[in-house]
Amino acid sequence: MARERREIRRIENAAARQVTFSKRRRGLFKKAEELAVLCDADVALVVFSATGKLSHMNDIIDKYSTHSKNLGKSHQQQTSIDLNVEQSRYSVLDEQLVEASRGLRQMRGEELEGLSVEELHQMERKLEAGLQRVLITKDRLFMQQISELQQKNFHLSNGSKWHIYNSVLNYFWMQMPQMPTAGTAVVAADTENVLTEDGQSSESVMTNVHSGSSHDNDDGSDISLKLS
Amino acid sequence: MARERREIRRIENAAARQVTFSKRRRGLFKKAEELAVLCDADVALVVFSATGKLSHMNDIIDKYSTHSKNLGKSHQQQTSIDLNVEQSRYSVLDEQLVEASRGLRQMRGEELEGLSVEELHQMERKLEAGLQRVLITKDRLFMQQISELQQKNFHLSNGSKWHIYNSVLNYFWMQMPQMPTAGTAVVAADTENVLTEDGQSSESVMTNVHSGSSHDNDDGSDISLKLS
DNA sequence: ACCTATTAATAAGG
DNA sequence: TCCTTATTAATAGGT
Repeated sequence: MARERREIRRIENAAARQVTFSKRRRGLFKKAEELAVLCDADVALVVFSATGKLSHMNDIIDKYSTHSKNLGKSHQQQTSIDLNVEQSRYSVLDEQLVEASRGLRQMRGEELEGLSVEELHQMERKLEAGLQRVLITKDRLFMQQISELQQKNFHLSNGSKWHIYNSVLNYFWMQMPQMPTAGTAVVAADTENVLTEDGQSSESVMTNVHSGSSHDNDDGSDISLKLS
Repeated sequence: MARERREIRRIENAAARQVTFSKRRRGLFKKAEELAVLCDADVALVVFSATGKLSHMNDIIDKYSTHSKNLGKSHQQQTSIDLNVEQSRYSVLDEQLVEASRGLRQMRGEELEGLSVEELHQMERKLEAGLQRVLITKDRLFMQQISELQQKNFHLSNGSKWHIYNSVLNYFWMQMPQMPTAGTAVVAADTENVLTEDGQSSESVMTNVHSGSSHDNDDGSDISLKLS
Protein backbone atom coordinates (compact mmCIF):
# COMPACT_ATOMS: atom_id res chain seq x y z
CA MET A 1 0.00 0.00 0.00
CA ALA A 2 2.52 2.42 -1.00
CA ARG A 3 4.90 3.58 -3.62
CA GLU A 4 5.13 0.05 -4.86
CA ARG A 5 3.26 -3.08 -4.15
CA ARG A 6 5.18 -5.46 -1.95
CA GLU A 7 5.09 -9.23 -2.34
CA ILE A 8 4.00 -10.96 0.85
CA ARG A 9 7.08 -13.05 1.47
CA ARG A 10 9.93 -12.79 3.91
CA ILE A 11 11.95 -9.58 3.48
CA GLU A 12 15.55 -10.70 3.12
CA ASN A 13 17.20 -7.36 3.85
CA ALA A 14 17.38 -7.21 7.63
CA ALA A 15 17.20 -3.44 7.93
CA ALA A 16 14.21 -3.17 5.66
CA ARG A 17 12.59 -6.03 7.54
CA GLN A 18 13.03 -4.24 10.84
CA VAL A 19 11.56 -1.02 9.44
CA THR A 20 8.58 -2.82 8.01
CA PHE A 21 8.16 -4.70 11.25
CA SER A 22 7.90 -1.51 13.27
CA LYS A 23 5.52 0.15 10.88
CA ARG A 24 3.24 -2.79 10.41
CA ARG A 25 3.22 -3.77 14.05
CA ARG A 26 2.01 -0.31 14.93
CA GLY A 27 -0.67 -0.55 12.28
CA LEU A 28 -1.74 -3.97 13.48
CA PHE A 29 -2.12 -2.82 17.08
CA LYS A 30 -4.06 0.19 15.98
CA LYS A 31 -6.46 -1.94 14.00
CA ALA A 32 -6.82 -4.40 16.86
CA GLU A 33 -7.70 -1.56 19.17
CA GLU A 34 -10.21 -0.18 16.69
CA LEU A 35 -11.89 -3.54 16.30
CA ALA A 36 -12.14 -3.90 20.06
CA VAL A 37 -13.67 -0.46 20.51
CA LEU A 38 -15.96 -0.37 17.50
CA CYS A 39 -17.40 -3.84 17.96
CA ASP A 40 -17.11 -4.25 21.71
CA ALA A 41 -14.92 -7.30 21.20
CA ASP A 42 -12.06 -8.76 23.17
CA VAL A 43 -8.86 -8.80 21.23
CA ALA A 44 -5.57 -10.29 22.34
CA LEU A 45 -2.50 -9.79 20.22
CA VAL A 46 1.08 -10.93 20.72
CA VAL A 47 3.91 -10.15 18.35
CA PHE A 48 7.43 -11.50 18.60
CA SER A 49 10.13 -10.40 16.23
CA ALA A 50 12.43 -13.13 15.01
CA THR A 51 15.50 -11.31 16.29
CA GLY A 52 13.96 -10.56 19.65
CA LYS A 53 13.36 -14.23 20.06
CA LEU A 54 16.97 -15.13 19.52
CA SER A 55 18.56 -12.49 21.67
CA HIS A 56 16.24 -13.38 24.44
CA MET A 57 17.22 -17.01 24.25
CA ASN A 58 20.90 -16.17 24.31
CA ASP A 59 20.29 -14.15 27.39
CA ILE A 60 18.90 -17.10 29.22
CA ILE A 61 21.66 -19.43 28.19
CA ASP A 62 24.26 -17.03 29.48
CA LYS A 63 22.61 -16.71 32.84
CA TYR A 64 22.34 -20.45 33.01
CA SER A 65 25.97 -21.26 32.38
CA THR A 66 27.12 -18.67 34.90
CA HIS A 67 24.85 -19.88 37.61
CA SER A 68 25.33 -23.60 37.07
CA LYS A 69 29.06 -23.26 37.62
CA ASN A 70 28.35 -22.27 41.20
CA LEU A 71 26.20 -25.33 41.74
CA GLY A 72 27.74 -27.99 39.54
CA LYS A 73 24.76 -30.26 39.85
CA SER A 74 22.89 -32.72 37.67
CA HIS A 75 20.77 -30.20 35.88
CA GLN A 76 22.44 -30.66 32.52
CA GLN A 77 19.92 -32.96 30.83
CA GLN A 78 16.61 -31.27 30.07
CA THR A 79 18.01 -28.09 28.63
CA SER A 80 14.87 -26.41 27.44
CA ILE A 81 13.22 -26.67 30.81
CA ASP A 82 16.06 -26.41 33.26
CA LEU A 83 17.63 -23.46 31.51
CA ASN A 84 14.94 -21.34 32.91
CA VAL A 85 15.30 -22.66 36.40
CA GLU A 86 18.66 -21.00 36.63
CA GLN A 87 17.74 -17.42 36.03
CA SER A 88 19.29 -15.16 38.55
CA ARG A 89 16.46 -12.69 38.83
CA TYR A 90 13.98 -15.04 40.44
CA SER A 91 16.39 -17.52 41.92
CA VAL A 92 14.62 -17.73 45.25
CA LEU A 93 11.36 -18.60 43.60
CA ASP A 94 13.15 -20.97 41.28
CA GLU A 95 14.82 -22.87 44.09
CA GLN A 96 11.54 -23.38 45.81
CA LEU A 97 10.10 -24.58 42.53
CA VAL A 98 12.91 -27.09 42.10
CA GLU A 99 12.22 -28.44 45.54
CA ALA A 100 8.50 -28.56 44.94
CA SER A 101 8.89 -30.24 41.59
CA ARG A 102 11.10 -32.93 43.08
CA GLY A 103 8.37 -33.61 45.59
CA LEU A 104 5.80 -33.67 42.85
CA ARG A 105 7.89 -36.05 40.81
CA GLN A 106 8.05 -38.36 43.79
CA MET A 107 4.33 -38.12 44.28
CA ARG A 108 3.96 -39.06 40.65
CA GLY A 109 5.65 -42.31 41.56
CA GLU A 110 8.92 -41.82 39.73
CA GLU A 111 11.36 -41.81 42.63
CA LEU A 112 9.19 -43.42 45.24
CA GLU A 113 10.63 -46.93 45.24
CA GLY A 114 12.39 -47.34 48.56
CA LEU A 115 10.24 -45.09 50.72
CA SER A 116 8.27 -46.19 53.79
CA VAL A 117 4.86 -44.98 54.82
CA GLU A 118 6.42 -42.64 57.33
CA GLU A 119 8.76 -41.22 54.74
CA LEU A 120 5.86 -40.73 52.37
CA HIS A 121 4.05 -38.81 55.03
CA GLN A 122 7.05 -36.63 55.64
CA MET A 123 7.42 -36.07 51.95
CA GLU A 124 3.85 -34.96 51.78
CA ARG A 125 4.36 -32.37 54.46
CA LYS A 126 7.54 -31.18 52.81
CA LEU A 127 5.81 -30.81 49.49
CA GLU A 128 3.02 -28.89 51.11
CA ALA A 129 5.38 -26.49 52.79
CA GLY A 130 7.35 -25.99 49.60
CA LEU A 131 4.32 -25.19 47.56
CA GLN A 132 3.09 -22.89 50.29
CA ARG A 133 6.25 -20.87 50.05
CA VAL A 134 6.23 -20.96 46.26
CA LEU A 135 2.73 -19.65 46.18
CA ILE A 136 3.30 -16.89 48.65
CA THR A 137 6.28 -15.81 46.62
CA LYS A 138 4.30 -16.06 43.44
CA ASP A 139 1.45 -14.05 44.90
CA ARG A 140 3.81 -11.33 45.90
CA LEU A 141 5.45 -11.35 42.49
CA PHE A 142 2.15 -11.23 40.65
CA MET A 143 0.82 -8.45 42.84
CA GLN A 144 3.93 -6.49 42.10
CA GLN A 145 3.52 -7.13 38.39
CA ILE A 146 -0.12 -6.13 38.50
CA SER A 147 0.74 -2.81 40.03
CA GLU A 148 3.44 -2.35 37.40
CA LEU A 149 0.80 -2.99 34.77
CA GLN A 150 -1.51 -0.46 36.35
CA GLN A 151 1.28 2.06 36.50
CA LYS A 152 1.68 1.54 32.78
CA ASN A 153 -1.94 2.57 32.38
CA PHE A 154 -2.91 -0.78 30.99
CA HIS A 155 -6.44 -2.07 31.38
CA LEU A 156 -8.77 -4.74 30.14
CA SER A 157 -11.90 -3.51 28.44
CA ASN A 158 -14.49 -5.96 29.61
CA GLY A 159 -15.14 -8.99 31.68
CA SER A 160 -14.57 -12.15 29.68
CA LYS A 161 -11.09 -12.68 31.01
CA TRP A 162 -11.73 -16.24 32.00
CA HIS A 163 -13.07 -17.01 28.60
CA ILE A 164 -10.10 -15.59 26.79
CA TYR A 165 -7.66 -16.90 29.32
CA ASN A 166 -8.76 -20.46 28.99
CA SER A 167 -9.04 -20.45 25.25
CA VAL A 168 -5.62 -18.97 24.84
CA LEU A 169 -4.12 -21.23 27.43
CA ASN A 170 -5.70 -24.27 25.90
CA TYR A 171 -4.62 -23.25 22.46
CA PHE A 172 -1.03 -22.71 23.40
CA TRP A 173 -1.05 -25.86 25.44
CA MET A 174 -2.10 -27.75 22.37
CA GLN A 175 0.72 -26.15 20.44
CA MET A 176 3.30 -27.16 23.01
CA PRO A 177 6.29 -28.97 21.52
CA GLN A 178 6.27 -31.41 24.44
CA MET A 179 2.97 -33.19 24.66
CA PRO A 180 2.08 -34.14 28.20
CA THR A 181 2.80 -37.79 28.80
CA ALA A 182 0.77 -39.86 31.17
CA GLY A 183 1.90 -39.49 34.77
CA THR A 184 0.37 -38.37 37.99
CA ALA A 185 1.86 -34.95 38.22
CA VAL A 186 1.90 -33.74 34.65
CA VAL A 187 -0.76 -31.23 35.54
CA ALA A 188 1.47 -29.91 38.24
CA ALA A 189 4.58 -30.44 36.17
CA ASP A 190 3.30 -28.32 33.36
CA THR A 191 2.24 -25.65 35.74
CA GLU A 192 5.66 -25.87 37.23
CA ASN A 193 7.32 -25.35 33.90
CA VAL A 194 5.16 -22.37 33.33
CA LEU A 195 6.08 -20.94 36.64
CA THR A 196 9.67 -21.76 35.98
CA GLU A 197 9.66 -19.62 32.91
CA ASP A 198 7.67 -16.98 34.70
CA GLY A 199 10.61 -14.81 35.48
CA GLN A 200 11.63 -14.76 31.90
CA SER A 201 8.26 -14.37 30.31
CA SER A 202 6.82 -11.89 32.70
CA GLU A 203 9.89 -9.78 32.42
CA SER A 204 9.59 -9.76 28.67
CA VAL A 205 5.93 -9.03 28.71
CA MET A 206 6.05 -6.51 31.45
CA THR A 207 8.69 -4.36 29.92
CA ASN A 208 6.93 -4.27 26.61
CA VAL A 209 3.28 -4.05 27.39
CA HIS A 210 1.45 -1.38 25.49
CA SER A 211 -1.63 0.47 26.47
CA GLY A 212 -4.23 0.24 23.76
CA SER A 213 -4.83 3.95 23.70
CA SER A 214 -1.27 5.12 24.05
CA HIS A 215 0.46 5.28 20.72
CA ASP A 216 3.95 5.56 22.09
CA ASN A 217 6.69 4.61 19.72
CA ASP A 218 8.39 1.80 21.51
CA ASP A 219 12.11 1.82 21.78
CA GLY A 220 12.86 -1.20 19.65
CA SER A 221 11.24 -3.77 21.88
CA ASP A 222 10.69 -7.18 20.35
CA ILE A 223 7.59 -8.28 22.16
CA SER A 224 4.27 -6.57 22.18
CA LEU A 225 1.14 -7.62 23.92
CA LYS A 226 -2.24 -6.05 23.96
CA LEU A 227 -5.65 -6.96 25.23
CA SER A 228 -8.62 -4.69 25.17
CA MET B 1 -11.57 4.33 5.39
CA ALA B 2 -14.52 4.47 3.23
CA ARG B 3 -17.46 6.49 2.10
CA GLU B 4 -17.39 8.31 5.38
CA ARG B 5 -14.97 8.49 8.21
CA ARG B 6 -16.10 6.50 11.20
CA GLU B 7 -15.53 7.59 14.78
CA ILE B 8 -13.67 4.98 16.78
CA ARG B 9 -16.26 4.32 19.42
CA ARG B 10 -18.69 1.50 20.05
CA ILE B 11 -21.17 1.05 17.18
CA GLU B 12 -24.58 1.09 18.82
CA ASN B 13 -26.55 -0.45 15.96
CA ALA B 14 -26.11 -4.19 16.46
CA ALA B 15 -26.43 -5.16 12.81
CA ALA B 16 -23.93 -2.57 11.68
CA ARG B 17 -21.63 -3.65 14.50
CA GLN B 18 -21.75 -7.24 13.35
CA VAL B 19 -21.01 -6.27 9.75
CA THR B 20 -18.08 -4.14 10.78
CA PHE B 21 -16.86 -6.87 13.07
CA SER B 22 -16.72 -9.40 10.26
CA LYS B 23 -15.03 -7.07 7.85
CA ARG B 24 -12.47 -5.73 10.25
CA ARG B 25 -11.71 -9.08 11.77
CA ARG B 26 -10.87 -10.41 8.35
CA GLY B 27 -8.68 -7.41 7.69
CA LEU B 28 -6.95 -7.78 11.02
CA PHE B 29 -6.14 -11.43 10.44
CA LYS B 30 -4.84 -10.66 7.01
CA LYS B 31 -2.53 -7.99 8.34
CA ALA B 32 -1.35 -10.26 11.13
CA GLU B 33 -0.50 -12.92 8.60
CA GLU B 34 1.33 -10.41 6.43
CA LEU B 35 3.38 -9.16 9.34
CA ALA B 36 4.32 -12.72 10.27
CA VAL B 37 5.40 -13.59 6.74
CA LEU B 38 7.11 -10.35 5.78
CA CYS B 39 9.07 -9.96 9.00
CA ASP B 40 9.47 -13.57 10.05
CA ALA B 41 7.70 -12.82 13.31
CA ASP B 42 5.46 -14.87 15.54
CA VAL B 43 2.01 -13.42 15.80
CA ALA B 44 -0.80 -14.69 17.97
CA LEU B 45 -4.22 -13.13 17.66
CA VAL B 46 -7.46 -13.92 19.46
CA VAL B 47 -10.73 -12.15 18.79
CA PHE B 48 -13.94 -12.63 20.72
CA SER B 49 -17.12 -10.93 19.72
CA ALA B 50 -19.23 -9.55 22.55
CA THR B 51 -22.30 -11.47 21.41
CA GLY B 52 -20.40 -14.70 21.03
CA LYS B 53 -19.29 -14.34 24.59
CA LEU B 54 -22.80 -14.02 25.90
CA SER B 55 -24.43 -16.77 23.92
CA HIS B 56 -21.65 -19.07 24.90
CA MET B 57 -22.18 -18.31 28.54
CA ASN B 58 -25.89 -18.93 28.30
CA ASP B 59 -25.16 -22.24 26.74
CA ILE B 60 -23.12 -23.32 29.68
CA ILE B 61 -25.61 -22.15 32.24
CA ASP B 62 -28.36 -24.14 30.57
CA LYS B 63 -26.33 -27.30 30.56
CA TYR B 64 -25.47 -26.74 34.18
CA SER B 65 -28.99 -26.38 35.46
CA THR B 66 -30.12 -29.45 33.53
CA HIS B 67 -27.32 -31.59 34.78
CA SER B 68 -27.37 -30.42 38.36
CA LYS B 69 -30.98 -31.51 38.71
CA ASN B 70 -29.89 -35.10 38.23
CA LEU B 71 -27.27 -34.79 40.92
CA GLY B 72 -28.74 -32.37 43.45
CA LYS B 73 -25.44 -31.80 45.13
CA SER B 74 -23.63 -28.98 46.86
CA HIS B 75 -22.12 -27.38 43.77
CA GLN B 76 -24.20 -24.23 43.99
CA GLN B 77 -21.65 -21.88 45.57
CA GLN B 78 -18.77 -21.02 43.24
CA THR B 79 -20.80 -20.43 40.13
CA SER B 80 -18.17 -19.16 37.77
CA ILE B 81 -15.95 -22.17 38.30
CA ASP B 82 -18.40 -24.96 38.91
CA LEU B 83 -20.56 -24.03 35.97
CA ASN B 84 -17.94 -25.39 33.71
CA VAL B 85 -17.60 -28.63 35.59
CA GLU B 86 -21.05 -29.59 34.49
CA GLN B 87 -20.66 -29.56 30.77
CA SER B 88 -22.04 -32.63 29.15
CA ARG B 89 -19.52 -32.95 26.37
CA TYR B 90 -16.52 -33.76 28.53
CA SER B 91 -18.34 -35.09 31.54
CA VAL B 92 -16.08 -38.06 31.98
CA LEU B 93 -13.00 -35.91 32.08
CA ASP B 94 -14.79 -33.47 34.33
CA GLU B 95 -15.76 -36.12 36.85
CA GLN B 96 -12.22 -37.27 37.10
CA LEU B 97 -11.13 -33.72 37.57
CA VAL B 98 -13.62 -33.18 40.36
CA GLU B 99 -12.28 -36.23 42.10
CA ALA B 100 -8.69 -35.18 41.59
CA SER B 101 -9.33 -31.66 42.74
CA ARG B 102 -10.94 -32.93 45.94
CA GLY B 103 -7.80 -34.91 46.57
CA LEU B 104 -5.67 -31.90 45.84
CA ARG B 105 -7.73 -29.77 48.16
CA GLN B 106 -7.15 -32.31 50.89
CA MET B 107 -3.45 -32.35 50.17
CA ARG B 108 -3.55 -28.60 50.49
CA GLY B 109 -4.61 -29.17 54.06
CA GLU B 110 -8.15 -27.90 53.84
CA GLU B 111 -10.12 -31.05 54.61
CA LEU B 112 -7.40 -33.08 56.25
CA GLU B 113 -8.41 -32.64 59.87
CA GLY B 114 -9.57 -36.04 61.06
CA LEU B 115 -7.41 -38.28 58.85
CA SER B 116 -4.95 -40.87 60.10
CA VAL B 117 -1.60 -41.67 58.56
CA GLU B 118 -3.09 -44.69 56.90
CA GLU B 119 -5.92 -42.65 55.45
CA LEU B 120 -3.45 -40.09 54.19
CA HIS B 121 -1.55 -42.81 52.44
CA GLN B 122 -4.70 -44.12 50.87
CA MET B 123 -5.65 -40.64 49.82
CA GLU B 124 -2.31 -40.23 48.18
CA ARG B 125 -2.76 -43.35 46.12
CA LYS B 126 -6.27 -42.33 45.17
CA LEU B 127 -5.10 -38.93 44.07
CA GLU B 128 -2.35 -40.47 42.04
CA ALA B 129 -4.72 -42.83 40.29
CA GLY B 130 -7.20 -40.07 39.64
CA LEU B 131 -4.65 -37.79 38.11
CA GLN B 132 -3.28 -40.68 36.11
CA ARG B 133 -6.66 -41.22 34.55
CA VAL B 134 -7.23 -37.52 34.06
CA LEU B 135 -3.97 -37.18 32.26
CA ILE B 136 -4.48 -40.16 30.03
CA THR B 137 -7.85 -38.78 29.10
CA LYS B 138 -6.37 -35.38 28.58
CA ASP B 139 -3.57 -36.77 26.43
CA ARG B 140 -6.06 -38.56 24.27
CA LEU B 141 -8.19 -35.45 23.98
CA PHE B 142 -5.26 -33.24 23.08
CA MET B 143 -3.95 -35.71 20.54
CA GLN B 144 -7.35 -35.77 18.96
CA GLN B 145 -7.48 -32.01 18.92
CA ILE B 146 -4.01 -31.79 17.44
CA SER B 147 -5.00 -34.02 14.58
CA GLU B 148 -8.13 -31.94 14.10
CA LEU B 149 -5.91 -28.90 13.89
CA GLN B 150 -3.71 -30.58 11.36
CA GLN B 151 -6.72 -31.60 9.35
CA LYS B 152 -7.67 -27.95 9.27
CA ASN B 153 -4.32 -27.26 7.64
CA PHE B 154 -3.18 -25.18 10.57
CA HIS B 155 0.48 -24.87 11.36
CA LEU B 156 2.90 -22.87 13.39
CA SER B 157 5.55 -21.05 11.43
CA ASN B 158 8.58 -21.40 13.66
CA GLY B 159 9.86 -22.73 16.90
CA SER B 160 9.35 -20.23 19.68
CA LYS B 161 6.25 -21.92 20.95
CA TRP B 162 7.48 -22.09 24.51
CA HIS B 163 8.36 -18.46 24.47
CA ILE B 164 4.99 -17.38 23.22
CA TYR B 165 3.18 -19.89 25.33
CA ASN B 166 4.69 -18.74 28.56
CA SER B 167 4.40 -15.07 27.85
CA VAL B 168 0.80 -15.38 26.92
CA LEU B 169 0.03 -17.69 29.80
CA ASN B 170 1.76 -15.45 32.26
CA TYR B 171 0.07 -12.41 30.84
CA PHE B 172 -3.38 -13.88 31.06
CA TRP B 173 -2.65 -15.27 34.47
CA MET B 174 -1.83 -11.81 35.61
CA GLN B 175 -5.09 -10.57 34.17
CA MET B 176 -7.11 -13.20 35.99
CA PRO B 177 -10.04 -11.80 37.95
CA GLN B 178 -9.25 -14.16 40.82
CA MET B 179 -5.75 -13.60 42.09
CA PRO B 180 -4.19 -16.71 43.53
CA THR B 181 -4.31 -16.62 47.30
CA ALA B 182 -1.69 -18.25 49.45
CA GLY B 183 -2.32 -21.95 49.87
CA THR B 184 -0.54 -25.14 49.02
CA ALA B 185 -2.48 -26.17 45.99
CA VAL B 186 -3.17 -22.93 44.22
CA VAL B 187 -0.89 -24.06 41.45
CA ALA B 188 -2.91 -27.18 41.08
CA ALA B 189 -6.16 -25.35 41.70
CA ASP B 190 -5.54 -22.93 38.88
CA THR B 191 -4.52 -25.71 36.58
CA GLU B 192 -7.65 -27.49 37.60
CA ASN B 193 -9.82 -24.56 36.69
CA VAL B 194 -8.13 -24.32 33.37
CA LEU B 195 -8.68 -27.94 32.69
CA THR B 196 -12.21 -27.61 33.89
CA GLU B 197 -12.92 -25.05 31.25
CA ASP B 198 -11.08 -27.10 28.69
CA GLY B 199 -14.13 -28.59 27.17
CA GLN B 200 -15.64 -25.23 26.65
CA SER B 201 -12.58 -23.38 25.51
CA SER B 202 -11.10 -26.01 23.31
CA GLU B 203 -14.40 -26.53 21.64
CA SER B 204 -14.71 -22.87 20.90
CA VAL B 205 -11.18 -22.56 19.66
CA MET B 206 -11.14 -25.74 17.72
CA THR B 207 -14.24 -25.05 15.74
CA ASN B 208 -13.06 -21.61 14.81
CA VAL B 209 -9.40 -21.94 14.15
CA HIS B 210 -8.25 -20.38 10.93
CA SER B 211 -5.34 -21.28 8.83
CA GLY B 212 -3.22 -18.27 8.16
CA SER B 213 -3.21 -18.87 4.46
CA SER B 214 -6.80 -19.94 4.03
CA HIS B 215 -9.11 -16.99 3.68
CA ASP B 216 -12.32 -18.88 4.24
CA ASN B 217 -15.24 -16.82 5.35
CA ASP B 218 -16.25 -18.35 8.62
CA ASP B 219 -19.84 -19.21 9.22
CA GLY B 220 -20.71 -16.71 11.93
CA SER B 221 -18.25 -17.93 14.49
CA ASP B 222 -17.60 -15.69 17.43
CA ILE B 223 -14.07 -16.65 18.25
CA SER B 224 -11.07 -16.53 16.02
CA LEU B 225 -7.57 -17.59 16.78
CA LYS B 226 -4.48 -17.42 14.69
CA LEU B 227 -0.81 -18.04 15.18
CA SER B 228 1.76 -17.96 12.48
C1' DA C 1 11.95 10.14 12.35
C1' DC C 2 9.15 12.52 8.56
C1' DC C 3 7.03 12.81 3.77
C1' DT C 4 3.87 11.58 0.12
C1' DA C 5 2.62 8.81 -3.94
C1' DT C 6 0.38 4.85 -4.13
C1' DT C 7 -2.00 0.79 -2.72
C1' DA C 8 -5.15 -1.49 0.48
C1' DA C 9 -8.99 -1.44 3.63
C1' DT C 10 -13.44 -0.47 4.29
C1' DA C 11 -18.35 2.17 4.98
C1' DA C 12 -22.47 2.43 2.89
C1' DG C 13 -25.70 0.67 -0.10
C1' DG C 14 -27.73 -3.08 -2.97
C1' DT D 1 -22.92 -12.94 3.41
C1' DC D 2 -21.19 -11.12 -1.13
C1' DC D 3 -20.50 -7.30 -4.57
C1' DT D 4 -19.49 -2.55 -5.82
C1' DT D 5 -17.45 1.88 -5.33
C1' DA D 6 -16.21 6.29 -3.20
C1' DT D 7 -13.35 7.44 0.13
C1' DT D 8 -10.16 7.14 3.88
C1' DA D 9 -6.14 4.88 6.05
C1' DA D 10 -1.86 2.35 5.82
C1' DT D 11 2.45 2.16 4.18
C1' DA D 12 6.94 1.58 0.78
C1' DG D 13 10.52 3.98 -0.55
C1' DG D 14 13.06 7.96 -0.14
C1' DT D 15 15.04 11.76 2.69
